[in-house]
Amino acid sequence: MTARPATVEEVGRHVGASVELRGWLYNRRKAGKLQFLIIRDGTGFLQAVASEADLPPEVFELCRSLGQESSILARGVVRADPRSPGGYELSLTGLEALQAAEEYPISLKEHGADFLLDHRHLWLRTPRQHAIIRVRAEVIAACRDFLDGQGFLLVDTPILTPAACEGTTTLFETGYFDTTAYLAQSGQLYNEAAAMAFGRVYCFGPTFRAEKSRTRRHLMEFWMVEPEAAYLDFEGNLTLQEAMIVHIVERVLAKRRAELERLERDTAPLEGVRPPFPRVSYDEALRLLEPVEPLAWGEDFGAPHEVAVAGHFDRPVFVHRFPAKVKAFYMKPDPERPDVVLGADLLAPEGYGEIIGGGERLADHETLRRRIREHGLPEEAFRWYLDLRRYGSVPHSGFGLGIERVVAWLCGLEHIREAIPFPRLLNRIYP
RNA sequence: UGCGGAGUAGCUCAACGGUAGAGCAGCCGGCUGUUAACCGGAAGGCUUUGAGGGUUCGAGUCCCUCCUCCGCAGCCA
Repeated sequence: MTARPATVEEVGRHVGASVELRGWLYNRRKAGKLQFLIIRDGTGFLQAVASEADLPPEVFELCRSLGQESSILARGVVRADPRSPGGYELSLTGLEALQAAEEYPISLKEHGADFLLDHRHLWLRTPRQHAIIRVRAEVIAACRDFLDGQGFLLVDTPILTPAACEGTTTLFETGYFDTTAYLAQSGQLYNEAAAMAFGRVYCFGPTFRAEKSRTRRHLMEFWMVEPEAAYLDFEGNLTLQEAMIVHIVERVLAKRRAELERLERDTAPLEGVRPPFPRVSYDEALRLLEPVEPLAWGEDFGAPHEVAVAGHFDRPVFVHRFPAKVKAFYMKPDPERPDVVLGADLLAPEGYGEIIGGGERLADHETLRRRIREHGLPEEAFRWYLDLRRYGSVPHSGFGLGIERVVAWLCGLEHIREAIPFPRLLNRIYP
C-alpha cells in the first residue's frame, strides 16, 4: 500500500487510507506493547498508535527512543476512533526519523513566563500558541478584507522616518548613514498624505515605541492597522470603527471557534459585540468615574479609568472629546467647544482597555502650525505635512487599531506577549 | 523611574535561624487504550540556594549593596 502525503487538518478525508504525515513528535505515552504518539505537523495534532504486534521490532524501538519534537515521517492507516483525542487516529505502519531531538527543554508541564519567553522559538510549537497565532492571522485578514471591501487602498508607510509624529521621547533612534533616523511609531502622518492622494487608504505594519512601560498591554514593537479617509468626519469615523470591529469579531467567531475553545475563551461576551457601541464623552466619563476613580477635568485617562468606564458596558465603548491639551497636536478641536478635540478612544470590554485611538484631523493650515509650535515640535520637520493643508486641504479622519490588543481581547489573554510571535518587551529582545 | 513580589536540581515548587526535599523532564524497567497516562528504580545541588559583603555557635532563611525576572503605576495601540 502506498502512503499519500496528508496533513492532520484534512486527515478526516482519508479514513481507511494509508497516508504519510510529515511532522514532529509532540508527545508519547507508553502502555507496554502499545505506544501513543502525538504527532503535530503545523496544521494540527494527531494521535498515532504504534502496536508492537503490527510493527517491525526496530520501528517499535525507534518510536520508543525518539525524544519530544523529533522530526518524523509517520506512515499509517487513518481510522476514526472515539477513544482518540480529535476523533481520528493513525494506526502506525512505518516511521522514519529525520532528526532525533534530545532533551527538549519545554515539557508538557507548567513553566514560568520568563522561561517560556526565553524559549519563544520553541514555545510557538504548542497547541495554545497555535490557537493564538491563528486567531491573530484571522484578525489581520479580517481587517484587510473589511477595508478592501470598503474601498480603502493599502498604501504602505515608511518605517525609517526623519522625525517624530508625536515627539521624540518615545522613538527608537537608529543611524542613517551620516544622520539619524527613527523607527516609525505610527504611519498616520504619511497616511494623511496618501489619503489626499487616494481618498481612502490604510497602512498595516509594525510600529515601534520606546516607552519604558512594562504592563500586560504594552509591546515595544506592535502591529497596527491605520485607515485614513478624506472627507470623512468625526461621526463617520466612529461608524467605520464600529463596523470594522464587528466584522473582526464575527469573522473570528465564525472561523476560529475551535481555537477560542482551545483557549477556553468564553465566547458569550464576544457574541454580544453588535452595533451601536455606546459613546461617552470625556465629561460624561468623568461623572461615571466620580464614585470609583475620580479624575480632575483636564487629566488624561489612566488604565484604571479605562477599565472603570468600560466596566459600565457589555461591548466596546467610545470615549470621545478629550481635553485638547492632553491629546496630539493634529487633532481637530470641536468647533462648538475648542477646549476638547474630535478624537475618540475605543475601549474594549472585560478590562482590555484601549484598542483604537483616532479622530478627525486638524485641516486648517494656520491652526496646525500654531499647534506644532505650541507642542514644541520642529516646524521644519513638518513642512511636508503642512503642505497637505496648503494644497487642497479637506476634512479627514482616521484611526489606529492595535492588532495585539485586539488579539489579546478576543483570545482572553492575560498578557499581550502571547499575541505576537516574537514579542519585544522592555529589556527583552531575545529570541 | 516609583511601589510591591520573587530568584533553591533542566522545569515547577518545598524546606521554623539547626543534616537542602518533592513532582515533572531525562535515564533504566513494567503495563494493549493512553489523554499533561500510570507504577517501580537509580541518578541529578561541582560542600550547593542570582552576586558580593555583614550579623550569628550556626544563614536558602535575618541585615546591607548590586544584578535579573514578575506584577502594578505613568505613557500609549
